[in-house]
Amino acid sequence: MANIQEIARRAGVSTTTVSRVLNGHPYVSGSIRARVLEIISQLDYVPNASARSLKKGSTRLIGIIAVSLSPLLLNFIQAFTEIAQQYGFNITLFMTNGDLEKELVALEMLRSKQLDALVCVLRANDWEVIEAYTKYGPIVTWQRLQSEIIPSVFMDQYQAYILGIEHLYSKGYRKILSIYAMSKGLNTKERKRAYADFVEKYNIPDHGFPQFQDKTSVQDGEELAGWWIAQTDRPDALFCSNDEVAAGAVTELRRRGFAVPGDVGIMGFDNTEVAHLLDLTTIHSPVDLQAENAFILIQNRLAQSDLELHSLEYRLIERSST
Amino acid sequence: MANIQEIARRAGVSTTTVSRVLNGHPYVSGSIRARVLEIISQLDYVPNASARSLKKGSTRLIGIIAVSLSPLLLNFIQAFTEIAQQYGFNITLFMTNGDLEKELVALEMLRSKQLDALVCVLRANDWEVIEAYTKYGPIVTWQRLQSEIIPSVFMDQYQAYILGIEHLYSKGYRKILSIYAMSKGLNTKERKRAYADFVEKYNIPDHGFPQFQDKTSVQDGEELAGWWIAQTDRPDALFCSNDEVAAGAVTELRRRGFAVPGDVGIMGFDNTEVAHLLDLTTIHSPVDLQAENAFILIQNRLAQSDLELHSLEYRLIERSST
DNA sequence: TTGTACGCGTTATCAG
DNA sequence: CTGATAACGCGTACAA
Repeated sequence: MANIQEIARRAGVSTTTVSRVLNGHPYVSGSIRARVLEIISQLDYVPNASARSLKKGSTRLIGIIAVSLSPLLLNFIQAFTEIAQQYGFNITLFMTNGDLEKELVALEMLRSKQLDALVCVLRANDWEVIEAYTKYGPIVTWQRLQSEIIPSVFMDQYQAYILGIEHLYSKGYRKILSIYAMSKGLNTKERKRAYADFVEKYNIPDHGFPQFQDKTSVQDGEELAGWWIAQTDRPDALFCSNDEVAAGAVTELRRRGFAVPGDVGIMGFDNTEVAHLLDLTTIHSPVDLQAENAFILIQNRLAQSDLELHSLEYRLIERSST
Repeated sequence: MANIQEIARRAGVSTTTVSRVLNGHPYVSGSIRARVLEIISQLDYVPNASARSLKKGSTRLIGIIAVSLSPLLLNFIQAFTEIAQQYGFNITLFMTNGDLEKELVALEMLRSKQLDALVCVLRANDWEVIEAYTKYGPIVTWQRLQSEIIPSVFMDQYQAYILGIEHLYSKGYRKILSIYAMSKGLNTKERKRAYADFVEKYNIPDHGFPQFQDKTSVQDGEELAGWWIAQTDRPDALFCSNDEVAAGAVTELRRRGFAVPGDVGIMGFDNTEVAHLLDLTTIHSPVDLQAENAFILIQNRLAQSDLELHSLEYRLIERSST
C-alpha cells in the first residue's frame, strides 16, 4: 500500500532519510527520525520484502529439506531455526516425504534466489543432483557423504558406539545385544563395525541372538521387550538404536513385571527428551551444536565471515537404566 | 548472474521478447523462441524470483503455521501442499512449538509481502492478534472459531460423534466408554455434548467409569488397555479420541491375550493410516478435502476467482474392530 | 546532516 | 509479431 516515497512525502524528507531511519543508520537528526517513525506507524508501513531482496540480492530465507521428521530431526531443526533467527534469517521447511520433485522445488528456489541457502537434513535425490546446485548458494548437509563439494556436519558414530558399549562392559554386562536402525544406513554400518571390534577386543563369544535391524520406534522397543521375555537364554543388556526404542523396551518390561536394570540393562542413543524423562542411560549427541555448525557454515559463506565451528563430541550420559 | 538483458542482447532481441518466451506468451515466432530458449539454457539462466515478486506484487509463497505435528496435521499439510503446487504456489512451514514470537514472524512475513497467504492450522496467539493481520492477505484456519473475519474449514464434530456412537449402539454395545482428547478443546466439548444427547436418547445408565481426557497418543491407548484389563466391571466398547489411541489399545489388548472385538469393541476417529493398517472401525474425516477447501478459499481471494468448495461429510468406516 | 538520481531484474503498456 | 519505455519499491553513490 504505502511505500517509502509516500512516507518521505508526508514527513517532508527524502526517501534516503526514511531508508536511513528504517535501517538504523547514523547521521539522522533526532527530530527528523522521530517524525519519520511517527508517520511510519501512523500509516502502518512496512518495507516491501521483495524490493529489499531484489536490491540486496538476498532474501534472508534458508530452506531445510527433510524427508520425514523424527524427534532428533526436530531438535536439529529447532536449534537451527533458533540461531538463524538471531542472525535475521527465516526458515522454510520442505517436507518431501521422499518425493524427488518436491526436493527439486526447494533446489529451484535456491537457483532463482528465493532462498539464500539450503540445509539437506535428509535427502532423497542423488548427491550429484544436489551438488549441481551448490553453485547457486551454500548447501550444507547433516548426512555423511563422500562429496567434497557439500560440507557436512555429520558425526561419525563409530567412536560413540564404542563409548556406549565399553560402558556396558565396564558395568559387568557380558551378553550384550545390539539393536540397529536403518539397515542400509552408514550409521548402522559404523555401529556394526564398532561392535565387531569390541567383540574381538574382549574375545566375546557369539551368543547366537538374531539380528535386530530397522528398529526405530517406541513400538519396536515394545516388541523387542516381548522377544526378550520369551527367551530362555536372554541378553543381559540391550544397546538400542535410539532412545525411542529404549523407551519402548523399558516401559514394556516394567509393565510386564521386570526390573531395569535389575533383570536387564538398557541403553539408548541420542539423548532426546524421552531419555531424560525415563532416566535412560544414553549417548549424548550434540545435535544442537551440529545445527549451529550447519548455520555457521552457511553464514560464513554468505557473509564472508569466519565464525569458528563448535568442536563436536559424543558424551556418555549415565542414568539409571544400566 | 545472467539477467534477462544479457539474454536479450545475446539473442539479438528485446527483453520484452525474452520475457514473452519465458512466460509462454503467444505472438513470438518459432525461430526466435527457439533461439532465445537456446541461449537461456546455454547460460543456465533463471528469472530472479525477487524481481518477479516485486513486479507482480506476489511471491507465490503460502505459509502454514502449526504448533506441533500430528499424523492428522501432516495429512492436512500434505494435501494442501499438493493442490497449492498445482496452482504454482510453494509452501513454507512454520513450526512454532507454541512460541508466540515465531508465529509473529510468519505474520510479519505476510505483512511485508514475503508471503501471499497464511494457513493457521493450529495457532498459539489470540485470535485478535491474528485477525489484525488479515488486512495484509488471506488467512485461513483449520480451527473452529467465533471470528467472522477469518474463514475456517473446520468441521463440527457433534454429528460425527453421533454417527460413531450410534454405530456402536446398533452393534449391540451398551457400556460404551468415551475417551476424549484435549480437555480444553472445542472438539471435546462437542463430542461430550453428543455423548450426553446419546445417553439421554437411549436412557443409558451411568456406569461410573472415570473420565478419560487428554488422551491422544499410542501410549495413551496402551495405558487405557491396561486400565481396562484391571477392571472387573468393564466397558464393552471404547470410543477412542483418535486412531492412535485406538491403535495403542487394540495392540496392547491383543498382546495381553484379549480379543478385539470379541472381548471389547474399539472405535477410532479420523481414519488415518494406522486405522487402515490395523483394520479399525473409525470415522473418516475428509482432511484432504478440508485442506483443498483451505486452499480454494485462499485462491479465490487472491485471484478473485470463484472456485467451488467441496462439501464436507463425515463417514463411518466400518472395519473389524467393532 | 540531508537530498538527487540511478539501478536491482522483471513485466505491462503502448506503439509500431 | 516485435520493441521502447515506464513502473514495481528500495538502497546507496555522490553531491551538497
